[in-house]
Amino acid sequence: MTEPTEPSDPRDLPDPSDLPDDADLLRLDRQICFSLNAASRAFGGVYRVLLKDLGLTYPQYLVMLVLWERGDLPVKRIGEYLRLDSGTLSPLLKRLEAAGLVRRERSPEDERSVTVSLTDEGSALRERAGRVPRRLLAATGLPVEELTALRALLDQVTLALDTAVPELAAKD
Amino acid sequence: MTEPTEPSDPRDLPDPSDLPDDADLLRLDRQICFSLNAASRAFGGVYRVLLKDLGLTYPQYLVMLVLWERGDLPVKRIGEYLRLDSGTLSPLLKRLEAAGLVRRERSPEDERSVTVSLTDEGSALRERAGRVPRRLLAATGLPVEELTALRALLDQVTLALDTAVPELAAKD
DNA sequence: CGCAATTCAATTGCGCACAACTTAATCGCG
DNA sequence: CGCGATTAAGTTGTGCGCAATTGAATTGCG
Repeated sequence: MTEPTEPSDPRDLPDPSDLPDDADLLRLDRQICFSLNAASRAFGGVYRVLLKDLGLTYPQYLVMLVLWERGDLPVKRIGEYLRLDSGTLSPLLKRLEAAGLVRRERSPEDERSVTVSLTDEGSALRERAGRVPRRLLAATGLPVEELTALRALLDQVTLALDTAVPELAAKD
Repeated sequence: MTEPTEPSDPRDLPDPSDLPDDADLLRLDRQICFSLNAASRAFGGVYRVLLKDLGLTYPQYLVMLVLWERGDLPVKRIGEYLRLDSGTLSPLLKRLEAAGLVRRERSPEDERSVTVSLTDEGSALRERAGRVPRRLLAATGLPVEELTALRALLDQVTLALDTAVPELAAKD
């Protein structure tokens, strides 16, 4: 039903005049998170199909993209590029290693660090992956400049959200 | 569908004379999937913080939103709204039931179907969730109109991708 | 120098996403 | 009516995301 008039929170909404009420915001919130969730999973579905004959999952493909572009990297750097921690990367990299696509070696100059490098097979896979982007971009049905704009908007939101998290987490 | 003849961003498309080559597409592909992935996880992070004191995860919140808005629903319908199958929903709904927020009952007129309904506690949680959307929208740093535009763009892409998947999966 | 703090990777545990399969109920065609 | 096809939910197994913890190596400060 309609919301009982909630005690407004001046901390959250100092200027209510130009904003819709809670019910409208709840609806928009639902739409935004639904849409983003759906889009993320829709991309995942397309990648799953495109990557199937490469034997890669979507996150594994992201790691391979980083290695193809940047060359050998320690786990730490890969995690920074992809915003993933070792809890996610360690088992993922083990699977890539088991598939013969990468090597993992303790760095001689810092034994804490593990350097991930491409095997010949891993490098060769790049050629076979060459058609993936074109097929993906075609599947979106959007022209390149719109996708670029979408990317920019997403990056902007991501930056704002990442900035907001510590503030939200810090208080209470 | 018609190819863009001018790149809006020379940083991304250094070759204005023709369709971008595979290397450029690979780069754009990387950016798009990185950005979408990052945005999706950034939203997840904010929701995680905002939902912490409600005791809900992000997907559980999505289910509660559907129930708050539509009332009692069979599992099937919830899955349609959220694009989730029973493999995901069954354990999730069990956890919501264990938390005392929903009931699950076999439908009398169709014993295959399970109707999910809100408990008093589940309905009451709606009030406590009232401030979540506002705080989330504020965290994005974008005005409502831009978020609405973003949502529309995401929905458009999702539709296109979902349409493309069967074709991609069918051949090759 | 010595020891505490920090850093990096790995591990553990939990929840979600999805494919493949199972079980049970319903539908519908002949 | 009967039986195969379909449908709904649940189960199993794999992989990802993340928090929390562990263990080993390095750093830095007194």
